[in-house]
Amino acid sequence: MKELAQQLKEKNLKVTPQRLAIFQMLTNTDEHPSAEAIYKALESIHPTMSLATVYKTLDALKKANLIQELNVGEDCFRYDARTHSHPHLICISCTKVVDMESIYLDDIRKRIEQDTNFDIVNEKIYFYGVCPDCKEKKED
Amino acid sequence: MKELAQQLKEKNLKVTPQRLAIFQMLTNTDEHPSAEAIYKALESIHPTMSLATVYKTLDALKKANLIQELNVGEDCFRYDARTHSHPHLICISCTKVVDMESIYLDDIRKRIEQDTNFDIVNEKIYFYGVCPDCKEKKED
DNA sequence: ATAAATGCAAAACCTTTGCACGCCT
DNA sequence: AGGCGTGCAAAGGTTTTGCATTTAT
Repeated sequence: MKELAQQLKEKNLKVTPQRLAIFQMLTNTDEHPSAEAIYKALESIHPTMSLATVYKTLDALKKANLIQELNVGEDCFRYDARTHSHPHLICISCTKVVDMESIYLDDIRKRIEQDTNFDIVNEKIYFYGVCPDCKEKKED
Repeated sequence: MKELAQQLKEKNLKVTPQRLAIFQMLTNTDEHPSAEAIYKALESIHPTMSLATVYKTLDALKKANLIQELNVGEDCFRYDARTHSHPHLICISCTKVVDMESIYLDDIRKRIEQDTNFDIVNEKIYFYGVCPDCKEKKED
């Protein structure tokens, strides 16, 4: 995997400690954290970093297509370092968000383009349900 | 189609002129208006109605499952009187939102349940692209 | 050196809430 | 009569913006 700093440079983004920390955190987690969660997670390492910087950085990374913004229906956005389009599964019990690799997305796109005559360029797909862990707990 | 007033009563919602107007407007449009748009559209007929009432009414209708709330990634919600789950197509050029009747949604659900072991109860599916009208305009 | 990023505070935005008044059943 | 709905204003929370300072290239 390409160095994170290198990826920033290629997008003409200056490499600052704050940016690296945020980008790195997002690439190393699968928890789809919110801006607030990122801010708190990095608090101990970057005590002077402000929430505004987190938002500005996320905006820069988003525009550079290095991360994507998720809107799972909560009161805030979540962020995902996987930029290729893929559906997300949200557990309505524990609110965790899980990535889904979709093999059938291309098929669906094509069918929709045929049916509607839209040129599809992107999609946001969220499935809501109960995750295996929470199902188990309820059975107890 | 069942009388709108009747539908409200069945959900134990009192029938007020404001509620009827909002519910009626939503059932008679396919434009997926925002709260603000609803407010402005009804301004001439209900000059005293406040935006807070629009929000409260939308919340009541939503909880009664008479409408659904859409989050297409704008800075505000949109509302849809079709409550059954269906994908939406958003034109990235003119921002219009179009309903999609999906025959294959059941198939997709089943496959996802098999793949992930989630119990899926709902989904939000938004496709983004260029609508036929805007494609035509660009060719001119 | 220069342009961009940071951090603080304040603003902006949509949406929600509290409360008094009025209306529906 | 009683409770729910309305409307006004104020509050709420997340996200954005302005601006001076600091930092990266």
